[in-house]
Amino acid sequence: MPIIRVALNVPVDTLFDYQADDASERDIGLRACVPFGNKRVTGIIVTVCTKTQVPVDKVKTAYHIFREINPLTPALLELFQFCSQYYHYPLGMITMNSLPALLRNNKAVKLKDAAQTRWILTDLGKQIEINSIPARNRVARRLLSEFQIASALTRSQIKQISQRAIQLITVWLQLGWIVEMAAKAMPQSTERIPELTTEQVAAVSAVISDFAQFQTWLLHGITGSGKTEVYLRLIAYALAQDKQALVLIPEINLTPQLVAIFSARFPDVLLINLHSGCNDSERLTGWIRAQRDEAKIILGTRLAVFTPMPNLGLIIVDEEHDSSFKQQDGLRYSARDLAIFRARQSNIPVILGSATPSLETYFNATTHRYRYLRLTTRAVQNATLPDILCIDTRHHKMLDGFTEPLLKALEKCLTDKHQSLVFINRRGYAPVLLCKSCLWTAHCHRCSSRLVVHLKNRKLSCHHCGHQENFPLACPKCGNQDIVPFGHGTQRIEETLTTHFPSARILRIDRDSTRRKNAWQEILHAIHTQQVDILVGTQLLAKGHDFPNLSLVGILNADHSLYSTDFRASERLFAQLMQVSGRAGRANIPGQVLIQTEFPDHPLYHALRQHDYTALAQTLLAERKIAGFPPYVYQAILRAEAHNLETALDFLQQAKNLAPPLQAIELFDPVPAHFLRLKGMERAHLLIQSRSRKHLQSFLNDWYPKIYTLPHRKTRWMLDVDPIEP
DNA sequence: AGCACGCCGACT
DNA sequence: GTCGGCGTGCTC
Repeated sequence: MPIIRVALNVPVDTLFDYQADDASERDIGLRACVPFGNKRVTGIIVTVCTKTQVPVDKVKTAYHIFREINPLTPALLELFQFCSQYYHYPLGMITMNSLPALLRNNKAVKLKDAAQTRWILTDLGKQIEINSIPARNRVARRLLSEFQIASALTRSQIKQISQRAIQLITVWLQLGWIVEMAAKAMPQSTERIPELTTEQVAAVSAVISDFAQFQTWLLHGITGSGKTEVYLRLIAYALAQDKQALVLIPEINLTPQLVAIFSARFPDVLLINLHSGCNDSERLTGWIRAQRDEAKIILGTRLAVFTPMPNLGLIIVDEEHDSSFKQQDGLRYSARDLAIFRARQSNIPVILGSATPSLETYFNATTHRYRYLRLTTRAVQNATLPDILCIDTRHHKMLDGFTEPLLKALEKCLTDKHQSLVFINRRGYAPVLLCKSCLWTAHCHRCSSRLVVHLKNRKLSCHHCGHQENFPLACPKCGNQDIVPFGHGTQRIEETLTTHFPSARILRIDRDSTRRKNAWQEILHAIHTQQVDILVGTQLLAKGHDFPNLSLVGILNADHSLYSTDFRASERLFAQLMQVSGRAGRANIPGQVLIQTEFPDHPLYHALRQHDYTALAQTLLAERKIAGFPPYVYQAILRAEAHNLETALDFLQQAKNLAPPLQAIELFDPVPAHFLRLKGMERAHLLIQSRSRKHLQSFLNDWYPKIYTLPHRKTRWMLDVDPIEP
């Protein structure tokens, strides 16, 4: 009598056994609908066997096995298995959460037609100018520009622009602007393929010469050195061998640009974009196309690392240092590390690309666990690296957050009709509301954070939990009415700049100004068409965008990360500043970066001025070696949260008492979290570390089940393996 | 996660 | 007397 063992979406790390008369080995990896408690749920069949340990009277019979889509491959199931035991998280939850939502239901899915219709511009359509469409007809304008960028568009791509855009297709077909693309007559890429620099050639050929086996490559290329072009060549090589390519990118607004670049280069290949904005059916369709090897390029954020790709030939992790590759709740996985696992499984190359590699990756590259590829020159002709200078704020008076040299430089930029960017990593008007007489400051009652002043809606707002409250009229502590915003945020900087440069067109870019749908697109358009003189923004601005007319970057107030308790803070600050600096002086304009700081002699700014990643990396690595921090040790953190700190600490202490004998393991004492309160919960940590990953894993394997037996009254707890946040 | 079972406080 | 609070434990 066949028994199926099913992974279900429940928070216990067990498989559930069911009788299934019609099951065979071939059903491993398929979905099964089964009775569970008094409900009906769907899971994935992990094993088919004849015996079960479960008492006979408990074993129920499965309702149904879904066979309409292909089973998950053993390799993918093995990835989930690895994830489960490495991150100590229930297999069923990993498996089910990796699937598109429509596959988690107790329903069969309907498949759409495999060959999807695509439309392209006709010769007539290519002559239409965007300005000939009335500006208020925004959907039509966007549709046309998408056609101009991507050449061929599918129904789902068009729907992403707007629900109304699809109606324009009928109209435009009649006007003869577009035609349905014949399945065979695929458009040839009309794009001029750029010449490669010597370094790019070297990188591409190194990877290609070793393409048939597993290898992790670090592609370390300064901003503007043309990493994307290297990716494109490697993808072309994979495609030529009829292989699939997986491209992982951070969670940012970069996707549209990348999709445009990729589909322009490979117009005859099906590219799937898995991002957070996808609806359920788009996600399902993309997933199935990848699984059937119809989609050849999968572009997506961290979750995409779980996409079934039977014919995978290449993985690229762009901006590999970006912390959004690590999930910070639930299954705390690192998509970058899992990408490497998948590459090893499939025996294929994986490329980690970055201008500022994470120290872990850099360390692995210099110790030859990864192969190291460098791009040290900018690919654009004549473009040079920007001059980076520090302005010592101990010697220059500050006026509303600005020193005089920075204001002068901004003014010069204005007269030269170049764009400039002012970078400050704080949104809102001011980060603090302060009582001048008793020094009271406004705090969030749910988090251990200060409330940020937002002047526009006259509210105080918590950037951690979203809580908002009205301005107090007087200090709640001493009754004094002299309470003032203190410090600078993007809104206040914008205000200051407006008074200083009344004629300048200033645009603020932060989470508040880009929240609206399509806001980001409109902002980029405004920047590219020279409708903006000065940009004010947070790190949102820093990443990956090309601003060809930008020649000055001013950085305000970055010092607080220099002496942070988080040992990763300076690594992150450096990456961020390198990225913002990289915005200056692309195309043919020389760039200048001015940093206002109290510590111009700090090694971080030294390295930055020299554009010398290696110098800083080596300094930081030396510090970490002495201090015994990663990458010289491997860490895990047991995290606990409860309504009060005592409960959380008490739980961790009990867990510590249960620890099995330590073998090459350091087990620290429970401590309150750096950011103690969050959303009304108080949190505490227990750090575990070891020089050996193996020892750490086997310790956790012994320890985890014991913690599980603890009465976790009123405490939520979780294990974070390879944490990146303290 | 849900959901049932179970054992103590304020109510028609 | 019971309605319901949420602590504990189970789901093949």
